[in-house]
Amino acid sequence: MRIPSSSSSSTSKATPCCSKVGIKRGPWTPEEDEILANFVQKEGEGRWRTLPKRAGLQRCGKSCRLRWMNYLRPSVKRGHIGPDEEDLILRLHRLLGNRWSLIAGRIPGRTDNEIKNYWNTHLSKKLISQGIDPRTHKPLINNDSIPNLQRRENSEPNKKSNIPHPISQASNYQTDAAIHQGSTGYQNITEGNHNSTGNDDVVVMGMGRVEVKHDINGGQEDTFSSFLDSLINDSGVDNQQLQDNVFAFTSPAQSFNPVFWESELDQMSNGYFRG
DNA sequence: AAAGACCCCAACCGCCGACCA
DNA sequence: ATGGTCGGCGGTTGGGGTCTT
Repeated sequence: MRIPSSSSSSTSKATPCCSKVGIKRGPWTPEEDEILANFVQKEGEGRWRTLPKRAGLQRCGKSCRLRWMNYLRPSVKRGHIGPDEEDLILRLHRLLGNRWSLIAGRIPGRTDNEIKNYWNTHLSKKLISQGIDPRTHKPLINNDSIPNLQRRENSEPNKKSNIPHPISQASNYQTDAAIHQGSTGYQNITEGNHNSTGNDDVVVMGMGRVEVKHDINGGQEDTFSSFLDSLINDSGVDNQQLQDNVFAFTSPAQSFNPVFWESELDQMSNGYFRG
């Protein structure tokens, strides 16, 4: 938890909405939660910047959005992450890297923040204990790296990882583009365009970002969702074989071969949610 | 029982792309 | 074409709880 402080946010780098004097920070009170929940349920999500004023909250819009998305939303599932969910997170992370939002989009009721926290506090350590590098899902070679990964204090603070996920390393943009190109049914998804044929609104962003905006009413899976379902099903694929192929992407972008994904997909069967 | 070490996770930060005037 | 605003993302922090010595 952060220290509720108005002065600490008054840096030149602070985002405007959070640097205003009089904006409350830190943990939310039950009263604030109630105000926010009632307001969003009544008025709907969106217009976060102006929401605090309209709702009568002394918070910045970002803080309101985060609180709603990660805690107050009725669809948020609280509590222990089960073995099935854990396995799914591992599979998705192996394929997608630290794309927590995308991973969360495939796990009903879980938020990106929750999955990110769970990964950092549980799964990464679990993989390390199994001799697997949690960043690459590749077997750890140098034992010296183990203690450095186990303790946050031993890693360089305030620095982003220099070792990207192997898939991302091949260039995020090319990866996503290749994913779409390399699977039937995705040729209609182009960068910057929305595919709204299903109830999920799939948006392929620039810089390789892929966002899946869910229809809270649920419904038919769109093609991208189906594609992800097939990706996370590797029951017909040897894990080591998959890893070996994924790690073939560690060389520059031109080594990324979308044909690989097609062949892998062909081998994948028995959808996770279907089974 | 006390103190220090360690862990968890809610919340914040900085950045990015989309959108709009 | 440009600049401002907004929503959303991943990375990071640090207070408080728990564990260990």
